[in-house]
Amino acid sequence: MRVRFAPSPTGFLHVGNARTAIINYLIAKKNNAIMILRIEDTDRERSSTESEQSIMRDLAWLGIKWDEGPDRDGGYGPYRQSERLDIYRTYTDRLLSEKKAYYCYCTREELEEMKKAPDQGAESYIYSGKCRSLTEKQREDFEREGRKPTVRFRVPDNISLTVQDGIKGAVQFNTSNIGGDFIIVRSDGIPVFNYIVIIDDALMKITHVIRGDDHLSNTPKQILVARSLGLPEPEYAHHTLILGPDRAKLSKRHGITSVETYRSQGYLSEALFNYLAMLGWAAEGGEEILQPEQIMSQIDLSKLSKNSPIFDFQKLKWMNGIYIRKYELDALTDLFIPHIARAGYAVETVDRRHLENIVSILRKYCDLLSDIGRLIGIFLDEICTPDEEADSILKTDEGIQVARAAYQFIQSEINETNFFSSLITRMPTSLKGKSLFMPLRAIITGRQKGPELDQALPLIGFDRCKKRIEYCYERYGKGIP
RNA sequence: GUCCCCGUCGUCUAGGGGUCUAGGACACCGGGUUUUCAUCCCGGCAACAGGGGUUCGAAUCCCCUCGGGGAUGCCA
Repeated sequence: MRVRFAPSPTGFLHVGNARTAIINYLIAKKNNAIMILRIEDTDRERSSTESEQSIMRDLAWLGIKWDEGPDRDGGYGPYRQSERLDIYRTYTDRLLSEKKAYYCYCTREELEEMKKAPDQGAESYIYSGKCRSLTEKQREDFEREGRKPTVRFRVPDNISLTVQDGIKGAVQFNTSNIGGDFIIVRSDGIPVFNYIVIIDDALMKITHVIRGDDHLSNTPKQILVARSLGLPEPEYAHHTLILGPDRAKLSKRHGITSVETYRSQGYLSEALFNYLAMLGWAAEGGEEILQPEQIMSQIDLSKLSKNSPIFDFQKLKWMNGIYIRKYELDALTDLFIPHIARAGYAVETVDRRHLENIVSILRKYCDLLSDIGRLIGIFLDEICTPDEEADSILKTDEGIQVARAAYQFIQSEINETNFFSSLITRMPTSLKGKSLFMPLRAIITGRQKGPELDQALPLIGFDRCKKRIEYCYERYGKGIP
């Protein structure tokens, strides 16, 4: 068994494509098969090597490993369509000489005109077949005019075709309504996707084509090409496309669609992989969080839902939080580091052990790695300027009282080794419970919400606590006696 | 328009003629733990698109309607 993921390098890796890649990868691994990465870059205008590289990087980040591809020769290369033009040419010559394809000299403008013809509903236009049987003379005349022809595939009339689809089941088509003779080679000599995809699949010995169902209606065209060339037909499985909340194909306006952005926003590859891999079906026991191996053992093309899922950003976020909480601490700390740095902290100067302790507390508050940026100040800032909530509590009588008590206390009676337990248990004030704790929290952390004080205090350290207490004393505790 | 695919809680889904007063998860709401918040635990709300068949019996099978998506490119 050989499968392939065949992106066109016209931009970043979209989560929808990532899902296709993941499904291919999982099915391949499950069956001990070969997975091929093929770059479909025949759209010269839009393809770029940067895009190709970013797609490969994103796939690797997701943990998808391909066995053959532009960077890994497996004997079936080249793996970029732009490097296979000679191969396609021989097939085109054959189709042409066998009259299964023909040159079409209609210009784009003429085609546009034909579409406007009154008897054609604009949307129901089918190429008339005008150039189907040009005489040698007519051809020469067009050539003399300097027209560059396209090559069209001659679609036979009224033949019914059944695609045996691994997800959709048997899907029937009739050649009379697949849109007429389609172009297989552009006027600049570059062949188009619908034509060469089947050649590559055959030459690369692809046995199973697993792709989005936006390709389903193209499949009969590809099968027609295969048959006229005597090429083998792979088995097909067309999965549904991911939709946005408005049920339109997922796009940028719905939210983040690029894998790269998910990464930079602090999503873990494991979580994105898990979410995307489980979209469209469910594990037998209903589990949601699964290792790739577990998904692999349970996933099956026939289990994939036939209706299109709506991308649930909230659920992905929830899943990411789950992964952050269960991740191995050492590795998680590494993942957090760039996000801490990005928030403006000299994280490299922080003692590793200390950092891990901080992470082990803050991870509970993070759904995204980037969430740590607005929390870690509690531990690393010298002063935590009270936010609005903290400010209002510190302005109350209780707040003022606590600020004073803490100030007196830290000036004399406590030191670095006992401060955290003392601060909590032996504060010289009659206040207790919430009325003691909330102001104290506000003084130390500058906010009313956050980690448990008895855990946070030792990590914040005596010096910082002292500074923060002094700061709040100056700001709230002084003044009116 | 035409062709193709698809309709179970708001969302992802389980279910494949009786075991369905339709199960799980996210979200939401309530409660517990946490002297805060988050985490964690417990509970609740919430769906078979509509209409016809078939059948003793339909969420499950068939048809129609409606709704959604895709294709219809010298894009992939």
